[in-house]
Amino acid sequence: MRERRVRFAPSPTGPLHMGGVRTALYNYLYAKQAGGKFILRIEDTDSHRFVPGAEQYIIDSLKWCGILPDEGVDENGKIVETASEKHPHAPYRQSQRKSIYKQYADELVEKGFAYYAFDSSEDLEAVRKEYESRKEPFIYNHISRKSMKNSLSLDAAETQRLIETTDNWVIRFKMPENRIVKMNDLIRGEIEVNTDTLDDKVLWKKADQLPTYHLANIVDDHLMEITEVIRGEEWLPSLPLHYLLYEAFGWQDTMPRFAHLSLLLKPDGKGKLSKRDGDRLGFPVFPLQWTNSEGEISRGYREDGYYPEAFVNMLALLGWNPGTEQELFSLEELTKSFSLERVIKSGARFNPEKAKWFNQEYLRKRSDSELANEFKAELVKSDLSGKIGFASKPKEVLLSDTYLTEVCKMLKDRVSFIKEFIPLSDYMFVTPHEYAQNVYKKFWNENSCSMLEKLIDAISSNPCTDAESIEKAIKDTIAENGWKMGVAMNTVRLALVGESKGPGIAEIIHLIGKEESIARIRNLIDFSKK
RNA sequence: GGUCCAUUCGUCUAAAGGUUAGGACUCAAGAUUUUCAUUCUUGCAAUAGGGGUUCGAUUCCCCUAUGGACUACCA
Repeated sequence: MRERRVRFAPSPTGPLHMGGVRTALYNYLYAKQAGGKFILRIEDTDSHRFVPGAEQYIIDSLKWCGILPDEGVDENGKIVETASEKHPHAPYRQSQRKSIYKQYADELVEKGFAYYAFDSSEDLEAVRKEYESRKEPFIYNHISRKSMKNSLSLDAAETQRLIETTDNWVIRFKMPENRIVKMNDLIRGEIEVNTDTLDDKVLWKKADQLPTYHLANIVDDHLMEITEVIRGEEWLPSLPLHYLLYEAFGWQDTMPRFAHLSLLLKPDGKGKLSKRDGDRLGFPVFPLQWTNSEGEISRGYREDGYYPEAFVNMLALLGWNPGTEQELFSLEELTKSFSLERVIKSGARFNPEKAKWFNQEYLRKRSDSELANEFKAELVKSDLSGKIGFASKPKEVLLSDTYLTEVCKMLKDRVSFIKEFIPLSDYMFVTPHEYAQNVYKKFWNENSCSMLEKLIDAISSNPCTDAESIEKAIKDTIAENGWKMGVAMNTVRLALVGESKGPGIAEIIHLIGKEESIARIRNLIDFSKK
């Protein structure tokens, strides 16, 4: 039994999409479950599409999610370039493996599985146009290759001359004629394709001395001893080619098993989830915030306030489920429960609402003091920061662990994200000076002033050491005077909060303190007299 | 156009031939409450259509429809 080795092999052409993170996650879970290795390999054979920063973005994103590669990335978060015991297959960046691919392409030519093609891109374009005008699809295959410019249609001397004197040629795979390729996919089962529908894919390009994806991918998977290839559904159509390449090299015995994951779909409408959907519907499609070369910012789950555990949990359940009703999983639990057999075949439509729900669940799992710490970090960088503090409690007191923990304890059931604490708790840090008009109109009447005066008396004669006794004092006063509970309470609430929201009145008074509470009630009385 | 893949409540999904087709998110109603929330209870809501196979199909097969991917000297 070989050691289980899987890889995540993204192309550094931009920020890693959440669908890509899911692919990486499934690879990771699959490897870890069997105590195998999860490898990161950068597939940058297309220099034209290279985007600076994208590689680091991929590494940082995986790190944030806790999906750490065993191989390919060093402890400093850099792609490994030289071989060592831990990273025996370095370099892990295909552009730096350039020199190893040519011999494999040559080998295929020698064995008759590939050939040289000299058609210029203009030639190819012209042929495609011609076919298109006849409404026929152009496939570079056993039929059309005879009329194209290649080592199969040209004589040996001319072929040799062109190889030596030109440098725009390529090596193409010689797709066999009329053969049924039988394949197996770990998620989808048996798949059959006739080779007549496939074309002679380019494997290697003289112009930039680099292989294309197909060759580099197969060679590297072989060299890196990959046992399972878990990748996106977009690769399913090239699976026959990949099978045939393993066969041509004679590597069938160690050919990895394949699993193709379905795509993540738009929350609404048709098609796969794209960056634009996030902008349009207001949710992130990337794990981390990304700024492109034009300075456009794409939001990230991290910056939007998601916990990585929630993000990972949500992603894991988008296309996989354990067969039980459990929905909340830590990364360790996922590692134990995950199985490719239970991965869903059909595309999963992404639901931003459910993503929020996951975050809420994780937020509630945190202790009040953990939340307090996270809340403090948000609070000090918010607009509120400069205004925090009131007469009886200066800023230091309000930002103390004790005070913030109390605030979080009172409010944690009302939020899905830490940043939501701020608009919900502003009155706990700043004295309100504006009052919601509709609330004022609804509850204020000619008796309000005297009512509030009596309540001030009740509060000031109470020690205010616990919320229960404050509550009792207020309710007793209300009962003694025969006021309506709702009116009295809401009027006090208006004074303390400025609007109609928040936890119990007594809890608020206990938190902000007797002095501040009385001051706020006086403020409202003064306000009514203006 | 061609090839391949897919199709259960609005969404994520369970039921690997026999269930009143289950759960979660969303939404709605009710209860609790001084407010806003929370919480609890209840409700709405699905096997794409048509043929087979079978005593019996959500489940197996075929056709159609729909959706998706691919069809580059991109990955």
